[in-house]
Amino acid sequence: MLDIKELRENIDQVQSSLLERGYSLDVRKFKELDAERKVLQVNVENLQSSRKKLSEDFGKLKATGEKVDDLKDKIDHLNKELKKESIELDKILESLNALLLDMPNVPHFSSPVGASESDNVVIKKYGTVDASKKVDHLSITKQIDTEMATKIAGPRFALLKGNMAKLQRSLITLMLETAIKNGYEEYYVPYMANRDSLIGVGQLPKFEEDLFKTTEGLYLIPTAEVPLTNIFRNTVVDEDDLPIKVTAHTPCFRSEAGSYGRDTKGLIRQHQFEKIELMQVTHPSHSLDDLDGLLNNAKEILDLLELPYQVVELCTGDLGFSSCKTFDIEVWMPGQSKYREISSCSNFSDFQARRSNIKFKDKNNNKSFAHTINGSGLALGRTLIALIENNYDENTKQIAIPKALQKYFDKNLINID
RNA sequence: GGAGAGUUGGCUGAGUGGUCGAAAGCGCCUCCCUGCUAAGGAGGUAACUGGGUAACUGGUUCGAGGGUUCGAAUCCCUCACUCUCCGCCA
Repeated sequence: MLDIKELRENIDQVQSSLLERGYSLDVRKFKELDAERKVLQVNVENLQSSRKKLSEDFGKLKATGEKVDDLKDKIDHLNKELKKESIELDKILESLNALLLDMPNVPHFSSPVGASESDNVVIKKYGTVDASKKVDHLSITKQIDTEMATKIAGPRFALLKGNMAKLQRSLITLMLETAIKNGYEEYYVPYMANRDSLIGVGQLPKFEEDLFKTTEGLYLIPTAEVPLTNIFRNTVVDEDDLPIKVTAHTPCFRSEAGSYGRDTKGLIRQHQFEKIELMQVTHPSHSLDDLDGLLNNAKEILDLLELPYQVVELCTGDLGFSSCKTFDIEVWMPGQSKYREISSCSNFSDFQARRSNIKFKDKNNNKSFAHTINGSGLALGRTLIALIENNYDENTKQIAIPKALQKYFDKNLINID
């Protein structure tokens, strides 16, 4: 949510910033609504004030036993007027709020301007790509079974067995242990969340169709960002405690509505996948630096796994709804001969904090909205693909396990039968 | 699932229709007193928000929402959460 005061004062500037990310703000509508709001609100508050005074008089008259009929008529009349005006005001406030909830975050001035994915900027490449490797993970091992999963649940699900299930589990441990080492506190969280929680992070009301909803009205979480961020909803933290770093491993559920035909084979795009999420509540003056730190925490995993990757900065047109600045980490996937997103690290500035009411207080007890940042560290399914495809030796039919992972997997090779 | 109790300011906790944004205590802040400290004394101390350049001035908020009433922390209804007992269960 954007600051309504900022909108009142600098609406043209906000409009042009939002245009950079492809959102056209209806300035006239906003100005009209806010002007109406002002008139109605002042009016309603004046009426409330009069009623308060008259009701007090009423009490006094009654106490002295005088006649109150005339005064009652007067108050009744006033109440009628008040009710009418209040309803009008509520309507305007609701429209104003709906407009505010619909507006995406303003891109940070440092985000590269661009219209789409193709304008994203590659910041740096790491590791060496072995272009001779081209084998797809599904053809390497039968222990990733999407057909069996289709029987059980449907398309866009997967079943891992034996070594693959264990490999994923060891990756989870490696990632969580690394996060903990880097100062994140581990959480176990609900995998379902209520509406308020999803509005808080910016997922609702706009992107309902991307979510799975239960018959009880709860939503399956599309990312651990939802529960982790909502830990802090409606709270005030101490400035001295910032940044607060939290992490969780959860499954993520996404309907993938609108992605029919895309990435239909293998683990790349699933209704359910595992992810380790890194999340921080940070000071507004440090959130950019902290985002760099968080990005490094995610990169560290790829370094530990010795996988080739690149860091890409998203252009304004490709930014997520709540984000003002995002770096994607893309890992090399031999099966596709492409870099694919494996982590997305974003700064939400105070956008989520406003929606979720997350504040910090300074020494003088002054409260301000905090900043929130988060990123994957990492998405498990895609890590599994990258690991298998990059480390598979066609001649020996073996997958090499990187050194850092051996501690958790307790083998240095997987033999494919 | 059944029965009962509760939800008030940073905390504890009073408050059953108007003088209640709310007693008292604790905590915190300022000042006084005492050589320092402790003790003691006086005063202050909720949040959110509108209008206004400002001084200032209005509104809302006692778990949430609705209702009764001229007027609701207080009465009624619905919901959420917490606690106790019973049942069930990993």
